[in-house]
Amino acid sequence: MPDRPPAPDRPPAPAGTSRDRLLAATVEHVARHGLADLSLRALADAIGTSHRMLIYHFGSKEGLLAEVVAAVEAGQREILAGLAASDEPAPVAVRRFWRGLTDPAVREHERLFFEIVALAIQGRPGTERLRETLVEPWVEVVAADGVRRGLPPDVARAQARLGMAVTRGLLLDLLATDDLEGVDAAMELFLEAFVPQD
Amino acid sequence: MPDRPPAPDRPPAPAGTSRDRLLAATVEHVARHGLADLSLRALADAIGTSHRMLIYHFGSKEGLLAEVVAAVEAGQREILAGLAASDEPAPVAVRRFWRGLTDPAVREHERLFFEIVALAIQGRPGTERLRETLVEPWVEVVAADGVRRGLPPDVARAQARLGMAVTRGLLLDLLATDDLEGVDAAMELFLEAFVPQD
DNA sequence: TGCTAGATGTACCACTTGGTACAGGCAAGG
DNA sequence: CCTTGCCTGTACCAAGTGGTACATCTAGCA
Repeated sequence: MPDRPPAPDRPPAPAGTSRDRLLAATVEHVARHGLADLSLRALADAIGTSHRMLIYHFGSKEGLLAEVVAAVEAGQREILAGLAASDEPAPVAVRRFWRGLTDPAVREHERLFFEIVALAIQGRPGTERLRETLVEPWVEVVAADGVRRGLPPDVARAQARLGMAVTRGLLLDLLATDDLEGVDAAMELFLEAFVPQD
Repeated sequence: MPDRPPAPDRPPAPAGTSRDRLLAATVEHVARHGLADLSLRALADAIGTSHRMLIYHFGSKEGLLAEVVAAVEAGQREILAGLAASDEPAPVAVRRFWRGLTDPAVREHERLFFEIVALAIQGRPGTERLRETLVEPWVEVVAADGVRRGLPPDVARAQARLGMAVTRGLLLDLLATDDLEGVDAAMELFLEAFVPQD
């Protein structure tokens, strides 16, 4: 048996630690460098393995990207679960999230969202249900909080979606211009109008 | 004289019609297909020329991309000049712009902004002064209108920037999820809060 | 001990990439 | 006529791409 473990089927391998390590390293690398010019060899060098291993574990480049998408989605679900479980009201969470973006590392990590959207726009595999997996859950959770604060459900939904868009639009602005002050002033305006102080 | 016209200098060529045609076709192609997997050969085939011609006119792939960026910037400046000259108030313009996005062609074209931001984040040549060329002028024009309507200058600026972010954030959302209704409801909420009906 | 299955390294493949060399073509102008 | 500049097609190159073949290593278990 020369190549992949069993053969033509692909049980995601024993999901062993080796594979997981590679996937995590890949996600981090993509967050930091994007996937515009990503090649398996360059990636392998950067994360300390061989391109052979990436093919072995993930079958192909497409396969690897699909798993990166899945991993990011899983991470988002986890965050969301925590947010839904905690009794911290959404406004506080939103403000805290935004303040966190002053940390370049966090900002870098948020780039993953844009990378995945780019993949989705191209119609890459693993990105078909982006709305169901990445957008809708967020809207759901934040809207639920809005309803709890007395908003009509449809308004709460629209407001949640608007909040997402503002955050990502300003984040994009920040990534492009690196002008934290200007972007922050704009966010403050939005928060004043839509997110009650406490 | 084997390759490029004079030799090591590069006067952008006589800016002849041939070159312009290629550039325009390239911009359109990028708007439609993105530049994630763009290759000179595929591009040349798509716009009906040879990859040789692209190298001849633009020197290199980087050179071509830089000119695409410049072309989009020029287009934006033109739009802005019209907007600044007309007596149409910004709120009306913003609403009209957003309504226009129901047209998929317009939406496609707006993708150019994200493609350029992606280039900028990668630090590609021609994108260094993105803030000065693409963001600041918009903010300037819209903020000026805000001041004319009686807003304090700093508030007007922040509001203009927020408007840009909302538009682009929701546009990204729209590109990713294709859920026009949901996105539209969110935009309506923003418009109600920040953009006086008339 | 030997066997087996997952993991890994080396070498290779066909193909595509951006870029170049060179040989023209085609109009304008002397 | 012939020259001169812009333009264009063909052929090529070295480098890098994703992916494969095959040999090997290593641990767990009998």
